[in-house]
Amino acid sequence: MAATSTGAGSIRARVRAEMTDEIKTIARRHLAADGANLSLRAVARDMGMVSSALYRYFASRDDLLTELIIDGYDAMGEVAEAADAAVKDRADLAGRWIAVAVALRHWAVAHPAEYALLYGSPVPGYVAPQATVGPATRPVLVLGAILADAHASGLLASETSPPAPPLPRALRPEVRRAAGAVAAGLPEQAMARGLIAWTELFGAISFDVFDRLKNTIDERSAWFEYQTRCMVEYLGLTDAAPRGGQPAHRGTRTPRGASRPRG
Amino acid sequence: MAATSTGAGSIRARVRAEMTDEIKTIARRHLAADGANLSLRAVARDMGMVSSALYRYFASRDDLLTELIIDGYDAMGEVAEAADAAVKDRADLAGRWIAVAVALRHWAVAHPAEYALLYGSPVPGYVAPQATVGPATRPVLVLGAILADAHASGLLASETSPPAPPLPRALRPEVRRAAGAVAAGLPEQAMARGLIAWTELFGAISFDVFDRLKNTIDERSAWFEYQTRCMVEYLGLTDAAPRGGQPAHRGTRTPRGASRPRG
DNA sequence: CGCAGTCAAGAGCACTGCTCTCGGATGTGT
DNA sequence: ACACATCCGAGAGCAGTGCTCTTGACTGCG
Repeated sequence: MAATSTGAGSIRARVRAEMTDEIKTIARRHLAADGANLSLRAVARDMGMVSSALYRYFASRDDLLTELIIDGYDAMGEVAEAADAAVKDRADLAGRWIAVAVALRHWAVAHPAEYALLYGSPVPGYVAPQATVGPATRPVLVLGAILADAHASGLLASETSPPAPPLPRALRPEVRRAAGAVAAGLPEQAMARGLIAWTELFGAISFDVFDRLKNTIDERSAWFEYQTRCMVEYLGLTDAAPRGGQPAHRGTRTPRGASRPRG
Repeated sequence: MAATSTGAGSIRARVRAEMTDEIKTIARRHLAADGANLSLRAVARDMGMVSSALYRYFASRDDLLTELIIDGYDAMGEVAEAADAAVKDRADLAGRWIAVAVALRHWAVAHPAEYALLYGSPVPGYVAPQATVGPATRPVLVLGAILADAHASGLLASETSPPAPPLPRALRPEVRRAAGAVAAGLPEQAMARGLIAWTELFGAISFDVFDRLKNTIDERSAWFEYQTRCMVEYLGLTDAAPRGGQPAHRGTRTPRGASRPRG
């Protein structure tokens, strides 16, 4: 915009972008190693620079964190989308939900510090800027789309099972609005169940990543998948499995490919 | 212990205990104000002391944190136990579970920083010492007792509803062991459901405390109670209350008065 | 070629956890 | 009542942090 040097493809702009990326990469490495408290000086040392030089690229430590957070949400969103897309039978809603859940957990345990940044306790002075809310919704949208597809098939638990406790009147508008944002046309009751499953999902991932199941459950992966299957059944997605006589907890037969690493 | 000065009831010991308490109180205040990163120097300033003097009372910052964590678990445990005990109709299992859940959430939103310390992302360099595991189980035990009582009444969902997905063989010993520690005699299937409800509960509290529902659900209390009611139904605790024409989700008021309140 | 714009370095401020030493106060045993 | 052992607070100091500001060098573009 300055019309002089910093043209879009200018050399300076290119090396600057490379520097920015390298800083973020090293910062991620430090994040993974030392946990949440990221030291700018340490990052600078690793880059062979002096700490003040970093401020040419990031206005503050919080700015760096913000970019890392956005990248994290995007990574999770991408992982979720890829896992969903990898399920060939689009009508296998249980398989899709499980694949997404497993992929999200997989990413989380592989990047615990970044996950903590996204879904753990908020860092003290930091307030998430508006720029983070968009990426933050990406993983949710994937799950919402599955629910929407399930609803389109008319197979959700809320529509086939005995009704859950009725939604208090005060909640109905908000839940309806949430449904509109995430899964258009989804009835309130189904959206409520979806929110509960979403809560359970991230509760489970957090318990896993933060090691809250120590001395209780060691078979983490198996437990997580079982848990997810239970919630899938709670949502009623298993009824959607087209083939086979019995509905119920049929979701177990999800092809192993569901959890395969994204291509 | 040296047999000379520090007798159990000595004056020095008393004032020392008072100082320790005051330090912890001020530390809690700072924790609530500034978030997770607790500054020893700031605490010392507030006490009109110099930072090094604090080291007479706590070997390190982590030591202080440990004590705060233990206190926190104890506080939550106490809150949970009190909430459970306050339900006069011991047979109203749904009411008891809901009361405990609501009390836990209430404490959590009233002490967000302490809750984050207990259930949020682990603080970087800190590893929880063994002394914390005992208190940490207190809240869980309260919920486990409710499940055990429900099982004694033979009213759990796993025993009355169609079966959930079968527990993989690899998980069964661990789940059985967990059941033994928390709710003696509870069958595996019921324990699995309990673990899921527990996961959902703390997922919900964390979402609430960490403000992850911003712009989605504003009626936090109503949403939390609804959510809890759904999980109570999932557990099958509502079956303990004979549902008349009036809604079953009224859990707090259960007509069937039976067993004696325990001491 | 010269200038504008960019960048890294360095010094410095205020802050942190923590260590160590040095006096003064205090309670206890003789 | 005196002396000793203990405890406690203050202060200085070390190594580290985020961040600011100034200075000097480099460099791509007109």
